[in-house]
Amino acid sequence: MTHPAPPASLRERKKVRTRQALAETAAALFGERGFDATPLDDLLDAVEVSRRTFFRYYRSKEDVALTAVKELWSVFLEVLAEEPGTGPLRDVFRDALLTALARMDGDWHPRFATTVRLTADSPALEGHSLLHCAEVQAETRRLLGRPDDLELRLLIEFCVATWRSAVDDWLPTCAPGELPDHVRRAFAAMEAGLHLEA
Amino acid sequence: MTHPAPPASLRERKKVRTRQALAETAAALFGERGFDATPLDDLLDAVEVSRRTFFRYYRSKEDVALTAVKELWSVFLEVLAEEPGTGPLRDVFRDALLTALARMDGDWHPRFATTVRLTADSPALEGHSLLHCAEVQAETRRLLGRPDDLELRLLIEFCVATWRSAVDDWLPTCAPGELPDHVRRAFAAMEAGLHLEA
DNA sequence: GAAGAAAGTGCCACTCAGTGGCATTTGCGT
DNA sequence: ACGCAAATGCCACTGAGTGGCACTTTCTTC
Repeated sequence: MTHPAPPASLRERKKVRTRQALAETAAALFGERGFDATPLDDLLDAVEVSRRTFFRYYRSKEDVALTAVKELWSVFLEVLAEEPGTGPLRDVFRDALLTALARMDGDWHPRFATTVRLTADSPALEGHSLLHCAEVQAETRRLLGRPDDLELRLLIEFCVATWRSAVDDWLPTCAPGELPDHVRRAFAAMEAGLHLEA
Repeated sequence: MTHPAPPASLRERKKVRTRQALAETAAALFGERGFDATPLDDLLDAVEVSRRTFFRYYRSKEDVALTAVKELWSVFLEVLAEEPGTGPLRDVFRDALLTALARMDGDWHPRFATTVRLTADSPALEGHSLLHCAEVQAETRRLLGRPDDLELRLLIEFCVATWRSAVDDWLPTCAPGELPDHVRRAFAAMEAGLHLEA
């Protein structure tokens, strides 16, 4: 089971519904009016949840806005954990990324596109996004059992940077099916990039 | 002249002094009590500057805390601009970094060490630091005249990531003269990192 | 060197994110 | 049905950052 079975408990189901409602409404509201221009209270009113409750679900305003991104990386770590993979590690990471991408359901894609656009013009979001990438990198190193290996650390940094570059190239169009191509192109350019001459 | 000559105007001199006082006192205060645990007002009281004035000098509390880091990157961009360099670009970047490092005066080193330590245990600072790296990267691409070249973008991402890894390795000791060695080691490990096998 | 322009500063009141405490409700098990 | 624990809501608070306006300091010009 990739996703945990829907929990029987009513209490749990309500929690999940609230979480989703917050994330989805956040994407919609922020997408319309912009992240910085939308006070958190507007989101709380829309979802009819008190300030205090919100902060029991999400750590910050940025946190809820980045839900789609965090979902992707979470799946990425799952994929990496379940199939160790062999051969060049950067191919392993690229493929894990592509697999994770393929696993996201149709509902996810527009939310992700919205999030990426938001991130592009809100430094606060960009900062939190970079911070989250750093956490994922640390988690990946731990997963591979060599958290202190310099070369491994560099490789992971490179791969995440490559991913971000791919997303950046994809950003202007945000065409639904084209992200994997951008990812493949970017990863294919790593070697040449590293050996660029002035 | 690498640094602009001391401005004749009294007005300008006072501004510079206030800026420095804020940066230095910030490093001292934050270094003692921690970044998150030190309210901005404590800094303002210490320097005897009003809240309003502070925000005319620095954009945020994080901004003033990261002064030492920003100084380094600023010198890095200067170095890069004045000597285009030839050969493998990653060597050019590494050497520009080392040159910038060598140009910093003795006063800078302890402030930088403090800043790095602060950054390591304050997510807010880490986020702003990563954000600043991203700005420097964009500026570097612009400087080289190819802001949209994917391979160049990747190379710059890789180099900055490598720098950050080097600083991270240096962090536990923070031994004054050892940073350049860590930088050289990290850059030397790029190739092997990219070709790691699972 | 005095007068006025311009830049810099301080104070006050405001918005908004995030937190702690405590009472209240709501779903859960017996 | 009852009691327990979890979840929620409400209130008041801190702390960062901003806008407006009055006041002081420096620069300029005559």
